[in-house]
Amino acid sequence: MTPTIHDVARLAEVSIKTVSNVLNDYPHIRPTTRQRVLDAIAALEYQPNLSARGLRSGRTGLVSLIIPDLRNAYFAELADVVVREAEAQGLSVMIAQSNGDRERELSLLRGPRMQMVDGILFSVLALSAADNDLLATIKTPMVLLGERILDGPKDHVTMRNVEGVQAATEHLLGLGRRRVLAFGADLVQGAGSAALRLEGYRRGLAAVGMPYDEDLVVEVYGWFRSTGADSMRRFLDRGIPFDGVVAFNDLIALGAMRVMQEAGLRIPDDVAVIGFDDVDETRYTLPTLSTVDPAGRRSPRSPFAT
Amino acid sequence: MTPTIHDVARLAEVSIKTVSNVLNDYPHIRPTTRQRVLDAIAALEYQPNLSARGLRSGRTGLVSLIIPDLRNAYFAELADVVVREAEAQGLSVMIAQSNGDRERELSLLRGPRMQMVDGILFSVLALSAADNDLLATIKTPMVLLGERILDGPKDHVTMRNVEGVQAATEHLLGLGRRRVLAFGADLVQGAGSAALRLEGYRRGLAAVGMPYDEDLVVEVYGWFRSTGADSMRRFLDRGIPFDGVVAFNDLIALGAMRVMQEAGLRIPDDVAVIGFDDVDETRYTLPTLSTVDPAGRRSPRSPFAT
DNA sequence: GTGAAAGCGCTAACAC
DNA sequence: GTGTTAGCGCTTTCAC
Repeated sequence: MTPTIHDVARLAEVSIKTVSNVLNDYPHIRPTTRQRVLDAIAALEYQPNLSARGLRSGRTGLVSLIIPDLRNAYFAELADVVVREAEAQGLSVMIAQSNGDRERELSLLRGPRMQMVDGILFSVLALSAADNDLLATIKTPMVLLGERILDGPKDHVTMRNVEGVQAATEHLLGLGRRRVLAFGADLVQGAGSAALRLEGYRRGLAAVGMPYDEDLVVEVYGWFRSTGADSMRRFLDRGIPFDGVVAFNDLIALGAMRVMQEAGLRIPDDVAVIGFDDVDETRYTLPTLSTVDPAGRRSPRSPFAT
Repeated sequence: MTPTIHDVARLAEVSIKTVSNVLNDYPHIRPTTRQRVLDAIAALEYQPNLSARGLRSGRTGLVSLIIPDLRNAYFAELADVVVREAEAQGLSVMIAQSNGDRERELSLLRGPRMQMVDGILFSVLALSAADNDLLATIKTPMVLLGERILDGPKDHVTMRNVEGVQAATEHLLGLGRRRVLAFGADLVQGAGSAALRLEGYRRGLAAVGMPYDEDLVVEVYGWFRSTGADSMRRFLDRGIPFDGVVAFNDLIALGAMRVMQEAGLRIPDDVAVIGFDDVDETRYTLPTLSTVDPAGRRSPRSPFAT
């Protein structure tokens, strides 16, 4: 059998309380006693039973991260950061995928697993402010990620959506582009990232006195490479002239770039493109995709290539 | 307080044993009794305490996935599949990152967290067959992923490395290419994926009677976009002519493609490129990167584009 | 078919 | 400064 604190206590000739004290480094222990315990722990290769500890203390050292989908580079990079940081704090991360599905988001939140973690990081995609009452119900500490719910009963972390896209828009306009697409709008969705980024686009236009033209607002439902490609394909069919693209995330920018290039458009000569999120991949496409790092995580990008 | 089985038992006017029986759907329960219990559970919104269950039963319903790094699309997609499948089985996945670091791989394996999970999926990067003794030590059920350790004390899952790269090599040779690079060799590493894939390359050459030329074997240490780009940059400096690239994974292929394109090489006209892993991104680069799906997961790719 | 009771391994009052 | 003891909420023999 795997050893327990009782075995350690017996070998060290102390009580289990003392062993527990050592494990939880309670300050007032005689150094020699502590050492005896430490030796016994080492000799037995004792490891605490985390289930028991969790049951007794109520804390499990587990954190849950709920994201739509790890295939999406944005969320994979988010998960990477969360795991890295959690591990540095001695926590472990459980990852659950919602697929952006409302029912799944709900069932994950309500499931017994969420009741066993010390905290939840929830990247909301389907739930909305209409579900605030339900969110208020959940007792486990929770932080919301993203912009779907900004006025909810929980703390949330968001990014400078408006400012980021505004800067991107102004950048393209500053390069002399006159017909710049807002690529990634989602008029159905109402609030959320798409709306905020569209607002950034509008402000960018306004900042240089450029009129807002609905023809240049392209909707993309679901922000993946594939949906970006599809939307651009449909937009090109409409034959509306344009010379710049402010994409509301990197993946749809990459999908769109691919379609434009296939259609014979030269980037950045014919069309300047800028993305959003600063996903790794943008550094290795041809041409490099300029992108906005809304978190200011890394050193400045190489000079704009679009 | 959150309700326990005792509360449920009291409300349903049964003993806790009966509640437990219902929860674990023990067959021999009178339907009316079961219904009373179910009603009480619903009324109280009872949820089982998973820490207690874990302590008592020894099974936690948690599985641990150890991978080098979620930023790497290959591992992100692997994690996606694992999480998806685990959730379908009612399990949750803890993800830990090793960064391919030996010490970290060791400490993760030996840490108390691994003792609380029902199983470990370990994508080995740094440990090797020399560590077999240590692996044998670990009691938690474990499956090794990848090719670092093939003869170890644990089951392992691998893919058709040799066959996949051989097919890729033959494909390029079949297109009439005569100087095809083996891109991604790692002569230092000894065994592992790189060696297997190099073997596939050799067999591909042999299959069509083409001699093996060491000049065409390009080493890439660490399979990322950046290392692929670096290695290709150095190789181009050497001025050795070539007209095809069999890359040992998609990321280094993408990094290399970018460098070749910058250098003015046209793909596929001047150089045909094929990757390995079938990462999503390969569908959206320009040109599309042909790649080998060693697992045969998806429907056939669109016709070779390189 | 259901109940009583023990105990998984740990933490934390509470004594001394 | 250390020991005793009582549970945390559950599963599971063993009776009945």
